[in-house]
Amino acid sequence: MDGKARVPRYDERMARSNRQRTSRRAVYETLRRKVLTLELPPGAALSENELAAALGVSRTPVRESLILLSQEGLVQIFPQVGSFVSRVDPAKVADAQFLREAVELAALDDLPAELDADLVEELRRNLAEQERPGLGLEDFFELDEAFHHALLRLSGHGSAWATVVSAKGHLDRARRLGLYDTATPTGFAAQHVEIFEAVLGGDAALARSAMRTHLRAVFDDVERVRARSPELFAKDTGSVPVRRNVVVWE
Amino acid sequence: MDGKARVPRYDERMARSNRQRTSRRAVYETLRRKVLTLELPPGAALSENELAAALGVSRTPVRESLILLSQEGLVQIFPQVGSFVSRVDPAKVADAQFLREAVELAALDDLPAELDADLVEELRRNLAEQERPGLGLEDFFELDEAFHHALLRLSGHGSAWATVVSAKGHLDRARRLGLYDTATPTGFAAQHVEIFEAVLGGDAALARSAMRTHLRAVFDDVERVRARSPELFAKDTGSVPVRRNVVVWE
DNA sequence: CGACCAGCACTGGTATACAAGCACCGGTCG
DNA sequence: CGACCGGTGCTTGTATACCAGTGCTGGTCG
Repeated sequence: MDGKARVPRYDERMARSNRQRTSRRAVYETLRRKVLTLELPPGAALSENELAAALGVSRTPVRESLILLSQEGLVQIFPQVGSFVSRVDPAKVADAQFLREAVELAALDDLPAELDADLVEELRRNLAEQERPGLGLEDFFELDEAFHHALLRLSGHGSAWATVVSAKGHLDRARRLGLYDTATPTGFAAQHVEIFEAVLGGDAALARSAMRTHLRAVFDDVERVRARSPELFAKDTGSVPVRRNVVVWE
Repeated sequence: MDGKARVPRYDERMARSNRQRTSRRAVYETLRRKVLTLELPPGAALSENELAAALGVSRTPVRESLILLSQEGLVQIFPQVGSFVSRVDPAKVADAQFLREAVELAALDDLPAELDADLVEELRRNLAEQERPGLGLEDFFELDEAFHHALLRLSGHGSAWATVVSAKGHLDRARRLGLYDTATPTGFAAQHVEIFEAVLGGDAALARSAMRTHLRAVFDDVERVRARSPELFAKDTGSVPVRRNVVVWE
């Protein structure tokens, strides 16, 4: 049990197996999507057993996914009690807003003199897509994500996006509420164009200003929604908890 | 199985059970500490079975802890192959540096006109501790963490610290290498004082400048260490992987 | 001697079984 | 009628068993 033991080597070629299609990953992505799209509304009870049965797997991958979501703050786990989709906590939303603003503005300061042509082209196509008539809300969100991510890559900080994504879960849910409410993402698309053109023109100050305005507009939207639908937000006014959230697995 | 089913309610009083002392949490904290202190060096093989036996628990909490550490980027899991302590990836170190700088500088812009007296006092005591003679390196790191965290709280963004902490794992390990190398954290303590006094004086620009200098100094230290001990860093110069790292569980 | 190849030991992924604990329900007692 | 109090069914936490896949090892064959 000593001499012949296989000692795994830390080899770089292992990096190939990055995209593992394990069932944990599938469950995690499914649950995360359902939480962010509000298909699993804030406050909903998540039973490991129910989820496992519904998804056709055992408790293990479900449980591990919940733990990951819990670390992201999208789910809260109370031992021996239950797991729940987190309420939208205004404090956490504000934190996500702060963090996102800090990162995205700082990135604009690091823009290189010579912009990557491929990325610029990608951004251009993205913006064109955003103004396509009849664009669905989910599509817009996808484009919005890609736009901000590409902007970060433009300054060489693309991998910082992952951290932003993880932190802005609460913000995303709140934004989604806001956009479902207003149903007018066209204003945001225009702001995207404004930012992009400032970046292209090399006007860092203008880009910063436009970006800040854009991000703040999103945040203000959240505050407006909160005034209208306080039941989805965490308690800070002594609101009564929702008694039951019906979850339908299609 | 329907009418009498217990439906857990999302109740705020559940928040009391925040500090659960489950064995998963214990294992997670132990492993994280060992990774960050380099007691588990970058590249070390982590066998779920060995860890479980060594820590006196089953594979389950060990496995869940590794998954969490994996999401933080401190551990890499390769299915059917093995789990390893991540090498210090220069790109990730740079990302953490960028994110930290962005957040901490942005926080300085949000300092209120009237500083919280308790926090100021806490910072003052912290700085005094930092200059205590015979201070151990671990103690200094603890004080350093507390200092930066308190500064964030001073601007009302204390909870953003958690995100920074999670993201800067790689940076921490690299910093630790640097400080073990130089063994002169006194310079950093002086920079802390400089930042603090600028904050007290209400000179935001000076505070920003001092903070940037401070954080950059830390980062430069990392680069210096990397030139000296490349084997702990991820490949980018075709370095040969370490074959074996002996792990002693006291 | 070198290339090949089958077996083996170990890996993490998943499924399942058991344990500890909380919350609700309903009967009971004051 | 209200407060108490134990039973009961759920919850998550942990331990264990089994599985598919992978790299090493060592013998074999050209």
